[in-house]
Amino acid sequence: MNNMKKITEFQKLVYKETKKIPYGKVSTYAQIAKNIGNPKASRAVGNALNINPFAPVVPCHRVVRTGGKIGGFASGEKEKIIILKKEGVLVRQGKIVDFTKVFFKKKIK
DNA sequence: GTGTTGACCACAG
DNA sequence: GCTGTGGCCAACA
Repeated sequence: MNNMKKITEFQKLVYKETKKIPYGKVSTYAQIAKNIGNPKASRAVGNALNINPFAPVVPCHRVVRTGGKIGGFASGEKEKIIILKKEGVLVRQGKIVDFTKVFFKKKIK
């Protein structure tokens, strides 16, 4: 025990939102940023997911860039694509196929 | 406290 | 479609 997860409240929010992404769905950095109350903090969101101390508890691979592009991944975009494909999310040329269909949009408001 | 960096976003050309 | 520029936010040296 003694879970010394030295993380900030900001990261906690990011992970919390990220964990809400259901199987077979994806979200974006900007969307998560909005959900945590900082719509302009998309960068900080990516940073938080990068260090991701809760991996693979936190499905950071389900977070992509705006427009359906993969973005980045700690193990490489290729791995990310493979994982997404396993979850039923097809990726084509670094972009998600039917992005709007697999995009988990949280209810704002 | 300042400057740089980063898994970003939006706009202009 | 790509590149350059500006902007936002948090973490780190």
